[in-house]
Amino acid sequence: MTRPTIHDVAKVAGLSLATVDRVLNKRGGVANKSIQKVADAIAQTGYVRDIAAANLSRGREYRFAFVLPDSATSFMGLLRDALMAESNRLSAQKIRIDILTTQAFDTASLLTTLRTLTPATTDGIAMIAPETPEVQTEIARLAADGISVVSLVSDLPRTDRHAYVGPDNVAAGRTAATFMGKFIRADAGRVLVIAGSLAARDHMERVMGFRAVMNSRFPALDLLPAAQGFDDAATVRALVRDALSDGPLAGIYAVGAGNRGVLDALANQADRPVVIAHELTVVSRSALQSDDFDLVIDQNPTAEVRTAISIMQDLSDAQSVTPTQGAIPLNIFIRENIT
Amino acid sequence: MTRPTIHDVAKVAGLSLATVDRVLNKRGGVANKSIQKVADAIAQTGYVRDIAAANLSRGREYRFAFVLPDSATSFMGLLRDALMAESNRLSAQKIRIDILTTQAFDTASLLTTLRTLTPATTDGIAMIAPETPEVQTEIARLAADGISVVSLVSDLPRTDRHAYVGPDNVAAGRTAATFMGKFIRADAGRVLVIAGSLAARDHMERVMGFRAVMNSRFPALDLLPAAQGFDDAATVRALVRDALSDGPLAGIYAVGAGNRGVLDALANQADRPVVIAHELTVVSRSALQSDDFDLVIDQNPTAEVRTAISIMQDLSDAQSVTPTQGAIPLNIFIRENIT
DNA sequence: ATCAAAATGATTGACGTTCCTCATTTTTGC
DNA sequence: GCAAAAATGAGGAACGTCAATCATTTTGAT
Repeated sequence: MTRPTIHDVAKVAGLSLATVDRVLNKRGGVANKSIQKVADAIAQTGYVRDIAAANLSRGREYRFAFVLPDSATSFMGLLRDALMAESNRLSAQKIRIDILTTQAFDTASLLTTLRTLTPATTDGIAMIAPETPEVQTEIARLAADGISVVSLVSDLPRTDRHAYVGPDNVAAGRTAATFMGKFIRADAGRVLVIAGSLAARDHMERVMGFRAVMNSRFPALDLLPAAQGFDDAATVRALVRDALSDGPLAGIYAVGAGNRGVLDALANQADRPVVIAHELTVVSRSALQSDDFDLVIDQNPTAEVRTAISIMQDLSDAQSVTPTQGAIPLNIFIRENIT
Repeated sequence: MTRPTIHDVAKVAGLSLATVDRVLNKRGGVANKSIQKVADAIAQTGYVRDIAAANLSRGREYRFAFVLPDSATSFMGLLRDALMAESNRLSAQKIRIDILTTQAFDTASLLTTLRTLTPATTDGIAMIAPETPEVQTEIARLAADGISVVSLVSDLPRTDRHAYVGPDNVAAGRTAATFMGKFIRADAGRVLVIAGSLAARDHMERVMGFRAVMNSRFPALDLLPAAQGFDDAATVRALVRDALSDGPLAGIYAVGAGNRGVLDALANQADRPVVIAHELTVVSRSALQSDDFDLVIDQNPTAEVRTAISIMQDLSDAQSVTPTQGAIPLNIFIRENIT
């Protein structure tokens, strides 16, 4: 009736506790047939390792670092908040989190930070970064040193990173396009797309997905070339005003940050375009509520943080990690379902 | 550098381990000033109880029951699957789950099941049930016996249940209505709403939310009186065919199960209505993919199961539970973001 | 058959907490 | 100031696992 322990496994396997332990913790020096016996005994008894006891005994601590750009965007703020909020729960699980801040859009600063990380102080890192060659080599170094590397929000597929935690950004763009096409009631019209930076992989992917669906399913709409707002409200405002000066807009897809700029540019417009933005922040939430935005596609920062940590933990325990584990769902918000 | 333990707390407080333990576990027989000393010492050292060690020592097991209707709907199947999938993770945490099945739409069967539950075998239950007076009194009995009671999917606000885990169903209806109104391109048209049963609180709430938004924001659309499909595909099919015989439909909101019926009734229709359904199941997923449904509002069964369990755990540990803890987000799926 | 190497056994202390018991000290009421 | 009650101290076993050490047995090569 009670849960089987290693003692039971040892008994069933007809081996000593020591040998079972050697197998379980891969200490080596065990005959193959004994390994098999243990495997059979585990299957037979239904033994599951008591993680609480194991961790207690190990006294192990996980030390993870999050490397985030020092961007003023609220999304980064939310990520940081989520990280803080988790910290209590985490300390109870002996997980220590360092938040390392780098200057946004500055690869040199990022590299300096990454170079400080060694296996002596860090078991794993989660990072938001662009995919430059220098970053690539530094990630290779980290991975070679045995540090688990997880890319966050924006993937780095051409590096040695072990996993990606974030949304499918192409799907996000496609989703945005579908709603855009269905929400626009006119038969024709111009649609403006504003990315933060097209050098950022996540933004680029969203733009690609958006364009693909717009072209194939809503060819009557006129998709303007993607502009770059550098996550800055003033720049974004200027871009929207500029586009408006050429005539009315049927839709705006705000891929990156700087949503306040969209709001400002559209203030007092009679027949505002359909607006679809990313990330549920203070600004976008209130814009939904006031009916200034139509829809927001969000990636839940808390989910992102939790997933990243649990994946880093799995990696540190040398457990296998499947790519789908890091997938963060796209949450779609309109005025009626804001949480 | 290392985490403080009760030993450290005892040292700082100038008390023995035994006394600190008495305070921590409320065993009584401790002078007030000592309690204060311990509190101060905890604050000073930043002590956090090591739950792993505590549970290990206690050898405590949580025994929870899920009471689910024996409905053939895929959503119940998904819930059950989620429960099974969690079972490994759970057994490692010494959480034991019983799944108790009751006959759908049969209060007597439900009551028989509930009456078998005693504190001797069960620490908490999560249930999907209608809010009848008998159920009400039985829940009162369970709560009085010290069993934690959580309502799942459909709330039971007028009972002694300790928490509700599930989506905001009124918001779900409002959300459905918003998309319905925006997706329908015609200026007028008839909209059919099919609930499973209007006696089920969740369905009722969705219908209410839907109606409210349709009336206020899309008054040009003609909302037909809500029909009951009893979660049965054949019944649903008949209802849709019936409505179609009176003329074309602009939209269908399928509140409950039986989506295959909608699909069947619409097969080979030239200009199909906008279809919005609930729960991402095999049927609705493929209907999205084949462009037969426009949008699906989902409540993630895995999230629901996990939340319910963690809330029952908190309740068992006599921790306070805030109502928002049980909120399950509404996930919105279209063809482009199916996971 | 011999010897080294490989495999296994036996045992122990530790991790941080809970839950006991029994002894000792302090406080309280009169 | 005394007895009774209350509070505290001291200590130990247990939970299931890990991580050692040292002793013993089995295996394989020659």
